Amino acid sequence: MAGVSRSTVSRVVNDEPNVSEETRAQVWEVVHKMGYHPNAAARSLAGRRSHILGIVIPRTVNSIFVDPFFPLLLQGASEETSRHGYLMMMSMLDRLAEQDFYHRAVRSQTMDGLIISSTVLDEPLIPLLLEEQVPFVSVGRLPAHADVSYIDVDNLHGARMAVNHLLEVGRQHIATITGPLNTVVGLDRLEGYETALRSAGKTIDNTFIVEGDFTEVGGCNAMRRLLDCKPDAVFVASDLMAFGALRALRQAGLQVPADVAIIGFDDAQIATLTEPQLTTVRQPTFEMGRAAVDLLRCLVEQDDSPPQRRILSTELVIRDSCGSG
Amino acid sequence: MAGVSRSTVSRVVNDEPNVSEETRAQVWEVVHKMGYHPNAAARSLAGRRSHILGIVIPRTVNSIFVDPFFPLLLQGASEETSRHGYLMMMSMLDRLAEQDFYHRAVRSQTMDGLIISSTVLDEPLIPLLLEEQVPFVSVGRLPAHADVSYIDVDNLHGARMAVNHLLEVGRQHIATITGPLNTVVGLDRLEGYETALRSAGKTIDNTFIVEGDFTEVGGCNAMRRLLDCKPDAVFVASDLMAFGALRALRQAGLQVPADVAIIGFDDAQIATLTEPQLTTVRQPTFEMGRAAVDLLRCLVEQDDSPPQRRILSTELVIRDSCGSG
DNA sequence: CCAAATTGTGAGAGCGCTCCCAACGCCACA
DNA sequence: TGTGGCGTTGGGAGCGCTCTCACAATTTGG
Repeated sequence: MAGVSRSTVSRVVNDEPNVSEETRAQVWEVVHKMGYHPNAAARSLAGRRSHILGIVIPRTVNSIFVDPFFPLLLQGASEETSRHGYLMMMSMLDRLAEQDFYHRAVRSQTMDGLIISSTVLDEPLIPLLLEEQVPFVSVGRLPAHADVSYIDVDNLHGARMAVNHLLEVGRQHIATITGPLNTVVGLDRLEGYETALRSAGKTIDNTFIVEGDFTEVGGCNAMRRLLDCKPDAVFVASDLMAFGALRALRQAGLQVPADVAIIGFDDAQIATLTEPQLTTVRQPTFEMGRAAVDLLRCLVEQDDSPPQRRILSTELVIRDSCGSG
Repeated sequence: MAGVSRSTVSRVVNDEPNVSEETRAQVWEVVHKMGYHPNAAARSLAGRRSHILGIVIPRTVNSIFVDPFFPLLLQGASEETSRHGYLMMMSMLDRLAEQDFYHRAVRSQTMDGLIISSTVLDEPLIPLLLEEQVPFVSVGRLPAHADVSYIDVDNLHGARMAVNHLLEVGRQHIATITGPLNTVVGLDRLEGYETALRSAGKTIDNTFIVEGDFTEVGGCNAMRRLLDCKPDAVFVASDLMAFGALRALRQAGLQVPADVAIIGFDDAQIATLTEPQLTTVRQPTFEMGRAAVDLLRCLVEQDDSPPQRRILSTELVIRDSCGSG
């Protein structure tokens, strides 16, 4: 109201049409000169949009963060978020804090939408969000719920590529260290392993399948248990576990890839720091974060938008841990 | 206004005094039954408090997150934040996004306060925040600015302990791989190294000091450069760099700790995954996150609160990479 | 050349809370 | 019985925006 008019300023600041270039420029000038900046709370209140997106990182046990997956996802999400004028709210929740968070953050409409990156099959937050009609997208598909937007990578295909590669370099006894089998991603990669073996006319031997937990120590322990079966190759469902498996093999006096070929999943930075460097399946973690934000923005900005899904592809990265056949 | 009264509800929901137990209970009952939840935006607007704290993570180059420092800090901060009814907004900024973020998030009063975890000496955000009187605390001391609240660990003492340990196990030619020397933490740890050597009556040899960048690759390269000087011990300013240094030594055919003793800093998870396991200086990263939130809450909740500082202590963790003298 | 359509602008009513102040009992004291 | 104090409650005025609408200014078409 100071420089020129009043609700016109709103139009200018929000880049709305129906303002003459002249007034527009004039308003901008005054705005800059006065150092004016719109108050976010008032904006949210009047416009029923906070321009804040939330991302929920599961925090089971301690330090999920040793695995670089979530940091990278966060980074991708964060970048895309701020590119589009949104802000990102993060919450790392344990089960206890979940209810509390849900009420404080979601029902109070602090956020316009949510990214859920819990990969657990029965994430308790999902039914609540569905019921409350809160826009959200899941990182990782949710077989239990149709009509949920999600992004995912093609875990099945990736795992199949990995096992096929092992077969191509002439390995016969291929074991696997899986992710936690209460997660979709763990299950999918296992299924890819089994599919590849069956397609090659092999039978599945359950003693060749050991469940891991996506940690280094878990991978190491799983590998130790596999040692009895004397596999000549192991498909490990994450690079961090592969790192652990490598440790177990070294301690057992076995050579990689001479005695045992190892293939990982993720193409995390750690894959290049092992000796030998890890052959692995690359998943575009950073892009997953961006894609999740993209889908969420659709949901938030047009409220009749149907659930969407986006599957990113995986890619075989050949290094030194599988030999060359 | 529905069940019983009206602005009394505000008092009840906000746990204010001067409400009889009777009405209080009655209001709560109605609130729960109706599934009422206060709107955050309206609250922020009327109460000029958003109950959102921001944390700024520097995002130089790609993937700062390979180092588990920030994830852990984030975790600590996140936990303390939600314990006190706040929400946490995260932003990973590159230099370009900084100005933009500053305007959108800070000046619009989306957040009550900020945690800055940039360790760079001349962080450009600081003067802006100071001028605007935005409450903030820094993770890592800020020698250029008095009157700024910060939390830090005793890097000087930690580094001295590390070098003293090396001296105690009988090492004579102690080199160091430093952090980036445009960061306070890099400088402080270097100063600790120098102080310890001087106290032991040794002279500082500049060829024994190589600057690293807190990455694995940086540590590896720095170690290679040190090889010419034939040190029998290296104080490495972070565990991740120590991991790299170990790789360089292995490739050079040197034994740890027989030929060269290595001591790290952080006590990150990776310190237990190397061979030999890393002797290191533990810093309580998670607690730093919590402490930062604590200080920030003081600043935010009582506006006359003077700047405070909190120094957390470090601790020597002896494993296998230094031998036993 | 006047009515109708098309722009640009301003006024006003909320958005859903918190805060301040006035009003209401009720007890205690004079 | 009168008056001051205290604990409790309700009313009202904003917080700083956006949105809808109506009105003025300008252009268009028959």
